[in-house]
Amino acid sequence: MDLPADLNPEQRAAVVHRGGPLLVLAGAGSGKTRVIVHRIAHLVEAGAPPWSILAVTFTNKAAGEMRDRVERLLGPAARDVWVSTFHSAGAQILRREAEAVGLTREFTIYDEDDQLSLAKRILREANREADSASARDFLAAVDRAKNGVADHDRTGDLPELAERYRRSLRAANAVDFGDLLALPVELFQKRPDVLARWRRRIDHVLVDEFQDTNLVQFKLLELLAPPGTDLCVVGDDDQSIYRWRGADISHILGFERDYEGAAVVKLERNYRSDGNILAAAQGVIEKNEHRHGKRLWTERGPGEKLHLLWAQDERDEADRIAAGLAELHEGGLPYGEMAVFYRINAQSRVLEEAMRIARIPYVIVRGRSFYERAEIKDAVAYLRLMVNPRSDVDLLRIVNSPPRGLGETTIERLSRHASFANLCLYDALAPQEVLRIEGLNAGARARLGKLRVLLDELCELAHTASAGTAAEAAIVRTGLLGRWEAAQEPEAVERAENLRELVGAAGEMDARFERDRSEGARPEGLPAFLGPSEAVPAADGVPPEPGSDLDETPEGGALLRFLEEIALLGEADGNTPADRVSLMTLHAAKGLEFDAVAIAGMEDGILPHSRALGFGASPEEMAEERRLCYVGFTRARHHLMVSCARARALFGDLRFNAPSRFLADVPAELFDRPLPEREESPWKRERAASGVHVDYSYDQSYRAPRSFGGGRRYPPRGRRTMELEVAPTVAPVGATGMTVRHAVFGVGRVVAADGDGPDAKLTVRFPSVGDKRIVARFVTPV
DNA sequence: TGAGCGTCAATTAGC
DNA sequence: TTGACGCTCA
Repeated sequence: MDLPADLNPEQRAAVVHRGGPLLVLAGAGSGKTRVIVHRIAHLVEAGAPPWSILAVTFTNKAAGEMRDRVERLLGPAARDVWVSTFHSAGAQILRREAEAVGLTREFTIYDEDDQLSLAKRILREANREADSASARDFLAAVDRAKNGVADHDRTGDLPELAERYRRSLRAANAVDFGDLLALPVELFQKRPDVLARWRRRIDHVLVDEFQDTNLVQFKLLELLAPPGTDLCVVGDDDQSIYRWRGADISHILGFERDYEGAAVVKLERNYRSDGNILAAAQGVIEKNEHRHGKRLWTERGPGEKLHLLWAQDERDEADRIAAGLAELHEGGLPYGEMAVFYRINAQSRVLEEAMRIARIPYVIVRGRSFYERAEIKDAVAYLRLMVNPRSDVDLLRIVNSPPRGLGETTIERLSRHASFANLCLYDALAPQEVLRIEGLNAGARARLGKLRVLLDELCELAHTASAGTAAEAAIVRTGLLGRWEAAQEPEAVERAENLRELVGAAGEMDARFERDRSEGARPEGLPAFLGPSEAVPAADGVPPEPGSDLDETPEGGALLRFLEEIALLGEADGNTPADRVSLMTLHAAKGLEFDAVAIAGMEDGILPHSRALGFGASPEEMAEERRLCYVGFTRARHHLMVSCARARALFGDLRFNAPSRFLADVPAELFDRPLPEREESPWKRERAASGVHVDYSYDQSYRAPRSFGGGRRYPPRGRRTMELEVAPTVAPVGATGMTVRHAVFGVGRVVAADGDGPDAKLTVRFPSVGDKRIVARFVTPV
């Protein structure tokens, strides 16, 4: 039971606390994961059976990391700890309790696209607008309802439509992401006996990123770990940035109220950032009102000051950021240790261009992409049908993919017949049913019949074949692969390669499945697809033996698991071998850290986003923007660049944004230069001069939110010639004697020039650092 | 069926 | 400005 000597007193307290709910307020960089991992190990070493521990996170990445680290501490015993994402935990509960909620174990998990296409169909059948926007609105409302958020719906028939949506899902033996959590909660509430089984199994619950929990997740926790259970939640109210997708910061703020007698441990010692960076972050965050209140501290020195970049426009900004990063690289810092953050994705394009021009290797960090490709989704749709032929969304996806002469009208007739006869589409494809479909010609009938034969062959396979074989069949027998192999274009070649890669991935799953089976181990936490539901928790209060629920279902096990992994897992994460600068949104930055960080667009209207500034904006929105800024700052270990642009072209408008109000909350002495004055926009000046009343709530071209009447555009179109006012991005420097500014070294004088144009090598004399050889493009004339 | 064109909208994004 | 989407025409 020895704890590592280098745990600090608070970390230690969090690890060893027993006997009641525990809230760990873990500041950025305070060693949070370490605490969770050691707490788990400590529990096991103190005699808790590993399978009685549930640790929940939000992302697969976090879960994977936690699992690895627990395994490093505990060895093989760690395999029995149930480390899982919320959704994956929900899915596993549902697989076991499927019958109780009207599903079979083979249920399909619908992703956003699937949901969208189902929603469109529901709306269409109800003679409502069925475009994407309406479908999205509809789904959002359904989701809010699932989240227990009361909705004063304007349409009146939302409940009925929502019910139809729900019924369609069930008829398809499918659930959406929301169901993965909502259905277990519903089930547990209705069936205390079922809940009791699960409760008996789980004695210790740990939750990571608790500030991000939404209502359903909170309810699930309340059910599985009611007051009195050993519940440990870890999080940081200052890093709550997902309000907009349902996260409720009051869960972490009110934890001591909800769980009476909860102990609270604050982890405030930061092991990541230099002092100045922490001080800047502190200055920003302490302006927020409702917080537990932490003050990060470090034993490190102050380190560098924050580099403040004041650019002419967004391209200039990108160039200067690139220059700053290149400079750090010259100083020996690998590109892999650097990152550029931005508030909105639209900012990334310019940044990418600047990186390319400056020949800086970069990656855009975003979620999944492989499984979003059309050809992969097609193949996966076949695979899902093999396991669950009732999934209409999947059938509709592949009915004419690859093209087999089943056009819109035929599909329409088929669907109509199916819904009339109350059948799923697969059943409607049965020979006797096809005969009954009205209005079909003989050719169409034959083609439908052929599709059914194909599907039957495939389904047959699913029961006997490995995941690899099934995937192979799904791309070969269907003609998916052939369709792209036949073509020459590079795109077709790529698609074919992707399809083969999918087969490869399925093969890997087979290997893993076999390995787990032969070792008798639980595959990554609780076994997802093994055994009847009764086998999970013992019925009589005796803790189940580890492995007691390993009676396997031989057929389709690996394929089911493969499909679940595809549904719940993002891109195969983890491998970022290349030495590249990471470009990402501030949201994507949470949880990461870099030696050097640049944040682009530190302007009112960008960060904080204009939505948080406009009329109807709530103070909570502004508070969240502030937290987002805080998250960005606290990612940096040693170098932090923040930049704003005088003018910014965005969405076809040119805006003149004031420097972010958050910058004003950073003590001025932490910057390497004074904050720029807030400038009046030329339009405002011009219009005021011409006697037009000007009253903008803030100084930029402001577009009112749609719901507030019309979206009037300031300034009127035609004002774009303003762009001419902006200094050229790539400076025409070259002449010796010229005064120039460099992003890192400031202002200096060109003392020698080698060549000309943006690639010229200049020798610039800076008062601060002396002579530097610098490529001309990294410098602007003053 | 798919290429081409006009319209419209535009944070953030995990499972 | 980009991009997504729906509609039209060959």
